[in-house]
Amino acid sequence: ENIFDRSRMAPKTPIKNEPIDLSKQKGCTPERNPITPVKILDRPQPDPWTPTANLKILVSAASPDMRDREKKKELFRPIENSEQSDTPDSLQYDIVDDSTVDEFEKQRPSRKQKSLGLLCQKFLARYPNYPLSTEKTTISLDEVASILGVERRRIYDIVNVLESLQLVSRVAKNQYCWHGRHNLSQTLKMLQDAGELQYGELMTSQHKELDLEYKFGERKKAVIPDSQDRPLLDFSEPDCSSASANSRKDKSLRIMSQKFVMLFLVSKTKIVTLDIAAKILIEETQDTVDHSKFKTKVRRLYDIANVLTSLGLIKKVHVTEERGRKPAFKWIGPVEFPENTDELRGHSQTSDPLPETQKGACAQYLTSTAGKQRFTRHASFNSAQPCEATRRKVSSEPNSPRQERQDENCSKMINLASVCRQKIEEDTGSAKKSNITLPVSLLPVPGDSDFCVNTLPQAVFPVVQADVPSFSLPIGISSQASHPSMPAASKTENGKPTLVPNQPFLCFPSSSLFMLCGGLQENNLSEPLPTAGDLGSRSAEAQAAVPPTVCQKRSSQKCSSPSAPGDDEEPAAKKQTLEHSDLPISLVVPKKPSESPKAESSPGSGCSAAVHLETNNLDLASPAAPETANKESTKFLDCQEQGKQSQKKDPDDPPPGNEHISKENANQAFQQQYLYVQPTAGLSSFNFLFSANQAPGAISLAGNQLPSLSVPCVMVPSAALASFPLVCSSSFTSPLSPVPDGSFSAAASTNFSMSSLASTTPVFLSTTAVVTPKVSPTPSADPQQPPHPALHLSPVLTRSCSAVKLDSPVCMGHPVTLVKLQQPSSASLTPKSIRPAHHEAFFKTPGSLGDPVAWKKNEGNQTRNASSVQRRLEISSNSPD
DNA sequence: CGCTCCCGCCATGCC
DNA sequence: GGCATGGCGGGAGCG
Repeated sequence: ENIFDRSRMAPKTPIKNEPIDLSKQKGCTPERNPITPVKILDRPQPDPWTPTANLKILVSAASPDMRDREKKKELFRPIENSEQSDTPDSLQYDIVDDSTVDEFEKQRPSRKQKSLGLLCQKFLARYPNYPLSTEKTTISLDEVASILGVERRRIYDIVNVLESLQLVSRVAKNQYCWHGRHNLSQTLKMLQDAGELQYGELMTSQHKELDLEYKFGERKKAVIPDSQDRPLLDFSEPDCSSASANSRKDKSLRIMSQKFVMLFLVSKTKIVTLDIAAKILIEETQDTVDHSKFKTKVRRLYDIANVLTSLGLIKKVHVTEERGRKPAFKWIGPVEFPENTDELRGHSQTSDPLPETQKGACAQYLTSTAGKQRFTRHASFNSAQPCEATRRKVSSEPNSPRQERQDENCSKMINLASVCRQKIEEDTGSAKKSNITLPVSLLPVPGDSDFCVNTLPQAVFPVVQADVPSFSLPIGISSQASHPSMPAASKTENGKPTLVPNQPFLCFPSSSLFMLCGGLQENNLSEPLPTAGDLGSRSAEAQAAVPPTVCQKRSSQKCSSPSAPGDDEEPAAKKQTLEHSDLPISLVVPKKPSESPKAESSPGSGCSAAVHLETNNLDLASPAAPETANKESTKFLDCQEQGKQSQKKDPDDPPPGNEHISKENANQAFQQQYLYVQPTAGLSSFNFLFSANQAPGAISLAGNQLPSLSVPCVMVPSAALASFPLVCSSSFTSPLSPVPDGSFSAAASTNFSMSSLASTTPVFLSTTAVVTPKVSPTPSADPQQPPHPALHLSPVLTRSCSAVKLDSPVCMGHPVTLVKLQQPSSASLTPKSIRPAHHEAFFKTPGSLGDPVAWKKNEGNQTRNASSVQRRLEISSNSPD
């Protein structure tokens, strides 16, 4: 093994020149390698197995004296190796001479040779920029440190920066997973978006980077108090851990790195001076910048800059200002991030084979993300991330595994989310905006919009596009996930186009998902405020729009359940609610009823529509419903738009509840077609479709009675969703619903708990694939449920929104009917079973359910359905079948 | 002399 | 107490 590694490394490393010393060394000992005989590592190394094992052994053997020398030498070794290419290590070591060594020592490498930048290059040389998706490369800190001959501390510096760009992710204690640059563009995109949010305004207006930056600083202070700390991108996981530990500002280096990169991306000139960057960064963090802090910050920036330079993303330059010449860095990396979604799409849409895993991963990520968002992601996380978690555990994560994991997850999630979104968006075209609360905001991709949706004007978050595929996958998912390679292909295949276009319904893929997640978590948390605030604050501040979204969420929640915890907290949301109202309500009719079926069926399309009811909306909706119906078609778009907006907003809010909104029961109204409701804010992504016909009556849920009802159904975009696992209703547990917990939990993977939100809602679904199959099925899902479908709801509804919660089972692919929850038995689908279903994605309620097919037919709504509510989920695309 | 930034102390958290 | 992380800043190398 060792050999293997080395060979890998060595050859590749371009490494630069040898250290000066080397020359001398060589001189001295020409043939031999300079290598000193043994180098002793300070740290005892444990594993013989590891690649470095040999070294370690040797080292141990070595005398103490040697150590020192060796240490020095160590640096060289790598180089040598590379140069030599493969000299057998062992030999070299054996040979060593002291004398040689000494000389070496004397010559000791100059400081430059020990620079972090150089070290980083060596580090990077060891790993492929674009690793095969399948192969997962794990990085052992100890191993790398010993190989590169540096202290572990230095490796942390490198890894933390790389992690901020998602080139690597922490898997466990001392272990990182190398992802390569597959996701780099996505990550950058996300950062850019996030940066725009944060700094953008300023930037835009201005341009001068510097100046801007300064301004930013100021601005930010004002605006974003909270956010400051948070990493822009969550992936890092900023706080995920949050609760537990925010204490250490953790990962400030990571956060700083992200922010630093953001500054470049936002800057027109692409040049950022260190002092400005330092000021900005400090300001965010603190108001007063004291000199010492400034100096420290600058030091850190140098560290980061060195790594970024090694990555080829920036280069050092000097800017001459009035004050004089100042050190600065110029961004030389990619500026546009076209790729975006490809990969994502592919994956998600694909529905394919991979999908599961990927989806799972995505979902997880998403979930986590959502959770993460500031809060804790706990449950979701845990459940969600089985894979990763497992792995990690295995590896034994070191510290706060959870947190870290979470973080990681988060980041991954984020990535995924973004990816998903992108995909979705692309697919859909409309994309939604944002949903995600992620710290980073994702922007919708402008490009496609098949559908209609426009993006928000502001677009608060840009989505990142990119290829995300890799992201998470790698990590969380096991390998497969990675199909990164596929991206393109898949994309195309799956392509957004497919999805969206055909579908009758709208899908909101990603965004919705995201939102959901967020919301859920929040709910769970029940402390929306804070969280929201944080994230939101940033975003919110940045974006005025945001609020609305929040509102929506909240509103829905509120409506639905007063009790819902979340509600309170978010006053703003409430306010916003108003805004929501607009959106929420609108239902759109699916344009294509007929199509819809197809869509659903069609795998590719994946996303189909989802229907959403939102409680809040309900209120509105109910009345509105009719209107909506009419409008529907029009609305479609509108809704979407709204959704987008809302989504945007969401960002601020974290996650909370938006999704819930969906709960709204718009249903009533819609008869015939499905209505599409857009969720306002948070949900944005989710859409619910209801059959118009059915709804009303059948579903009692619907509106009338319950405004709050939440309908459980949600659609998720297929592809996009795929990734996500699911959503759960918050309440599963909850009281109300009888829901079997299991269902959700099963889903676990994703689970969120939305409970709070519960309000209603929710539910969701995700694509099948995404979901984990494993998960347990949602109970209700089934199609056939008993006839009650609606029933439950109603009652529930009545109770209260919150009560309602329906727990929805989540379904992964399938549409699940929430309703069923109550009846666990019936419904639950197993995941697997579901899958197939997914395609269709519809949920029907009891009545309807019968076949999916029927559904399709029904689109029109069938009578049967009428009674029951139908829900459809979309599923993803893919399908398997 | 000032820019860089290496080095490693030491705090924080989790066992 | 030990270990993994990683914040932090002294102070040295270099141009």
